[in-house]
This record gives sequence, structure tokens and C-alpha cells, in this order.
Amino acid sequence: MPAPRARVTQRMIADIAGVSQSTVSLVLNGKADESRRIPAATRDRVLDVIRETTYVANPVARSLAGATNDLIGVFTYEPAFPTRSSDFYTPLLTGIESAAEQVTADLLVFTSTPVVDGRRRLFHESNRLRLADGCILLGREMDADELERLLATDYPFVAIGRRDAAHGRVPYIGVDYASATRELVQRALDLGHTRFGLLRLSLGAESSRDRHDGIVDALAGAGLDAAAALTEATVTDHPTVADAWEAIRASSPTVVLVEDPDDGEELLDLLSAAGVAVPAAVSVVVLGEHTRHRDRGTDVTRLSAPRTELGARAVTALTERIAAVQRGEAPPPVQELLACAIVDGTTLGPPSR
Amino acid sequence: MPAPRARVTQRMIADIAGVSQSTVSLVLNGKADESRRIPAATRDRVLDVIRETTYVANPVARSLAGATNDLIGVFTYEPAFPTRSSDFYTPLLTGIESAAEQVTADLLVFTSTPVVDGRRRLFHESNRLRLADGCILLGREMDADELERLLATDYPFVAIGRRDAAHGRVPYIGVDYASATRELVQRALDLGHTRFGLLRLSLGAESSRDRHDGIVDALAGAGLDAAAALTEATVTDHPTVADAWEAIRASSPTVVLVEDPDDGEELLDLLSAAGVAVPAAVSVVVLGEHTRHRDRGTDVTRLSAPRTELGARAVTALTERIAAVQRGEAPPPVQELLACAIVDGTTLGPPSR
DNA sequence: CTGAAAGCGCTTACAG
DNA sequence: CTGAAAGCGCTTACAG
Repeated sequence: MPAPRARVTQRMIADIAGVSQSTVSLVLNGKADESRRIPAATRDRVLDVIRETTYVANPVARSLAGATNDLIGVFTYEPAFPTRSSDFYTPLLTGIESAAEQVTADLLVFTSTPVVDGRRRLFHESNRLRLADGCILLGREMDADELERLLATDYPFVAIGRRDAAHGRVPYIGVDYASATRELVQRALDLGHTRFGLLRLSLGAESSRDRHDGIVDALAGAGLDAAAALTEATVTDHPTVADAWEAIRASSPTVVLVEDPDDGEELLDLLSAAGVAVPAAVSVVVLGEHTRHRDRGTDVTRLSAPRTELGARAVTALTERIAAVQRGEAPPPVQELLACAIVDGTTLGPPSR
Repeated sequence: MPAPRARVTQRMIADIAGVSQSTVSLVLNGKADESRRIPAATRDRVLDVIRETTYVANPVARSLAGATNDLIGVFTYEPAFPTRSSDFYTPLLTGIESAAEQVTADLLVFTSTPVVDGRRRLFHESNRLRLADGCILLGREMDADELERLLATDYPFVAIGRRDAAHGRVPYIGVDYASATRELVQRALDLGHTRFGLLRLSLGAESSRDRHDGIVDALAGAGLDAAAALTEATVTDHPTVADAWEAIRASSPTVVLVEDPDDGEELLDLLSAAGVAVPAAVSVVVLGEHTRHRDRGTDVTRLSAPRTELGARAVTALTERIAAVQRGEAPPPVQELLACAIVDGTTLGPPSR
């Protein structure tokens, strides 16, 4: 059994080529041409040896010596791949992956962080964020304290999704749910709806509040009082979607807005089973979208966030911040909202009667 | 604007705690307790300072100094997330992610590698494999030369999927497609089928050959000559699935085996459109599975590989190999095939007439 | 034009 | 019991 071959180093290349180790480094980093310091003959000789030995620089050493390590961190508060959330994360990761490829960076997915209460903690005993040049944060809700603490650092990061925390100083690329929701509600208003139901997720997330703001805005614009025109039920307060639906049903809404796509499907199934025609008896509008491939026949009227674009834009924004920090500058503020599309479906119609 | 805070280092911790930098390192790595070299009082003082300063060791420096960095590389020959392949890769990544979490490792997804002709190259100018302690290789087909070259290295890796290359020395965790396919064909034989059609993928991949072997085995076991009983068409040789189907149709098979799930769906659509009843007129069996959520009503008789388990097992196998190399030992050979399930569907029935 | 040297932040023998 | 020192493999001023 042959002894494991020692790794090739610049020193070995230098010895073979008959130059100094620094010359090898210079050639390797293209500084040879730039400064025209090294004659083409020497350079070519070194390059030949590099090719013969199939040498590649140890990225760890390069990184320690001060070069960036071209590693983009991805931190997900919830496990990224497991089936339930994969529908949600996959398009984001698609965008992140292709943008990372563009900037020739590798992706570091932080999976080592222990999961506590179903969520990962950003800061913990052996925080490894620094392994990457910067980091993209994914998750519906993020811990305000952790964001604050991260901000106190010079570590470059970008959150995906609008963030209020830390006095509005969190860099993010988000989705303009408020505008899209407002427009969607406006359509319902235009059709004649006046009694709205809302099945919402937990109140904490910014995306939830943005949607809510959009609804209230639209109602106010139509001269309606939200307190009277809108009946809400938070899904987490009820054991099942059926219970949440019962809770708002008493106000006999003519259109129900559902924040979570899964809840939306469940409600549609429920109504269908109960013989309630959609949209003839009641309209259903979903304020989000999963990437399932046409699970059901029903073409739901819904919001569709540009998730792939979101991921890609987060990478470029992060790259800019990393470069700024590298130059010793303060990273530029980044707070962008991408436009959210409305998908015209068949579940929104004029109110009954 | 405050100047970006310099990174905290062990030297700073040492200065504050009034000890040497090596003592900090010793405490940090738990060697303090092990060897009982450092008194509890000193250790606690150091730990206090570490907590106060929220210090974390620079993993790049640790790595260069010889410690493992608990980074598991993931190299995909095709982009991992983009929609078309996401159905295929997602369950694998799910398994990899959760197993990585178990062994508290982070995942390094190699996206920086340039994609040439739709595939990534493992070896190229700035190969960064060494950033990770070891690497999992994903892809339907892998370059034999690259595998050979990687094997010549002491770099730990595990391929997902059986590999013939490099004289059978490639470590892998694969799927026993041969056995499962044999069993599936046996079922068809038991039902009375004697004329088989096969829509296969490119011939290069081991998984394709294993399936083919399984078919031939089963036929031989039933005393049938494959040359007569089996008519094949390679999908890539034909412009469309319809053309491939035309090519084998002449032999009037009573059952068609389709390797690719997408092709299988296309064939079913095609037959349905042509008014050919399945399985009354012809049976269709698919030798694989995608993770779409019940796209269509038809419950296809098919093979279902344990992809999540496959990913998880690859991680543990890789971890073992990394540990062995770390100890200076030759990594143990790993070549495992996981059992593949058969999903009983409604598209396999007795032959017509 | 090129080499010797410092330094990145660690780990780990090796001396006291 | 603890520190000074070498070394991991690079990059990059700094001298010749």
C-alpha cells in the first residue's frame, strides 16, 4: 500500500521550476503579467510545472493569508431541505446557486448548528459563520437579538425577507407583499366584496404584517373600516384550519384571504367537502404560493413571489457588501423589495347575492 | 461611524486573561481537562473571557493548523437546485443535510466550478475540494478519469450511485437497481408477459446497465432469450419519446419498461391520447421515480429508490473515511447497495389476449 | 527582475 | 503547570 502522497505545495513547484516560492505565488495570481515583473519565460516554466503536477493552491492557506475565500454562507432557521419546507426553499436555493456560480463562489450551508425548538440558533458555542466571507439568512422569522448582535459585528450578511428588527438597520432583500396584497384586495373590492375574512399565520413575521397592512390600506382606500369589514383568525390559535374557518365564518365573509398556501388548499378541500361552491358562494384568495406542480385541479387566485430572483439578488447584494468590507469601507445599506406577482385564478369572483 | 472592530483572536483572549495564547488554545480544545494540565481556575478564567468577547476560533486557521474543519463537501455534476433536477436531488440533499447535522458538520456545496457542456468539472484551475474534509459526489454519470485521479489522492470521498470506474475501486453508496428490476420483470413474467419493450436512457450510466442486467437476468431465468423477448430503444437516439416508442412498437410488446420517470409520464400521456388502454392493451412499468406530488391520477407501477437514506448513508460513510485518513490509516473500502422498493401501481396487468 | 521574510490565526510537540 | 516556538501553505510588502 503506497504511503499517501504528500500534498503538492508551492515550495515543491518552486524547487522543480528552479524559482522561489514567492515567484510561484506571483505567477499563480496573475501578478506576473500585471506588473510585468516576471519574464514570460519564467512564468511559462512555472505554469508548465503547475500543469504537470496538477497543483492547485490550498484554499485554506490562501484564505488565511488574506485572500477572500469565496464562500457564501447560507443559514436557514428551519432545516432547508426536508420535504415540508423544500417547496419553499428550493426556488430560493436555485437562485442562490446560480448567482453563486456567476460570482464563482461556493456555498456553505450551516447545518452544524444545533436545532432547538425546531429552529437553528445563529449564535452558539462554536459559531462558524466566519468560515464564509458573508452569509445569507433564510427563515420566516428571525430572532431580533441575534440580528442586533450580528449587526454589531463587521460580518457581512443579507437577510431574505423584509426585517424590522434592530431599528431598521438590517440589510435585506424582500418581497413587496404589502403592495401586492393591496392590489389583490382592491380587485375584490372592485368586484363588490365588503366582508373579508383572513386566515393568518403567526403575527410575528414581517411578511405577515405587510400583508395585513396591504389589506387594511385597501379597505381604508375604499372607505371601509377594517374593524368592521375584516374578520381575522390566526391559524396557530386554532387546532385546525377547520376551527379557524369556523371562527370567522360567523361574520359571513364573501371572500376569504388565506396567508399560507397549505392552509389555503385545506380550506378549499374543506369547502368542497361541505358543498360550498367557490367562488360562487365564497371567494378564496391565497397570499402566497408553494412550488408544487399543479397538485389539484383548482387554479387558485394567489400571490406569487419571485423567489428565484430573490435568492439571486441576495447573493449579488451580499457580494457587494463583502467587497466593501474587504476594502475597509462600511458596507452600503441594502433594503430592497422585489415586486410580487398576482396569479389570476378561478377562486375569486363577485360576491354571492 | 465606528471603525470596523478587529477580529478577536486567541492572542487577545490570552492578554485579557493573563495567560499565553497556547493556554487559550488548550482550554478551547478541551485538552485542559483531558490532561489535567491546566488548573480549573485558569481554565474558567479563560472561558469567562471567551464568553464575554463572544470569541470563536477562526476555522480557516484551525484547518490550516491541521484540525479537521467539519466540512462535508457536496459536488454535483449537474446543478443541484434548478427545477428540472430538483425533484431528483432534493431527497438526497434532505438525507445529507440531516446526517450532516447529526455529525455536526456543515455542508460545502461546490458551485464555483465552471459548468462546461452542462456538467461541472471536478478538476480545474482552482479546485477547491480541499476546503472540505471530504466530499460526496452526485450525478448520474461521472467522468472515469476524474474518479481515477481523485482516487490517486488521499482525499476522502464517496460517490452516490454504483461506479465501475477505476477498476472497481471507487467508494460508493448505491441502489440495487439490478435486483429490484429483476423482481419487477419477474412479476411481469408471472403474469404471462413474453414480449418486453424497453425505453432506456443513455447506455453509459451504471444505473442504466444494472437495470438492463436485471431485465436480462429475469428473462434468462424464465428460459427466454433476451435478443428475442426484449426490444430496446435508447431515448437519446430518438428526437422524442414518441419516436422511441414507435421504434419498439413494431415488435408489439405487451409490457413496456421505461427507465426515466419523465419519459414514463410522456408515454402514458401518449398512449392515453392514442386511446391505448393501460394496462389492458399494454402494461407500462417505470424503473425509477421522481418526487412530484401525485402529478397525475395514474398510479404507476414503478421502482422507488431510498434517496433520503442514500444521502444519509453517504455522509456517515464519508465521515468514517475522513476519520481513518485523519488517523493516518487507509480508508476502508465502501461499496454498498441499498435495497430499492417496488411500488405496486395500476399500470401492470396481465397481457392482452 | 527575483528572493528572503513577515504574517494570517491557529495546533501541538517541546522545553522549562 | 505554562510559555516560547515551530509549522500549516499561502500572500504581499520589502529588500536587494
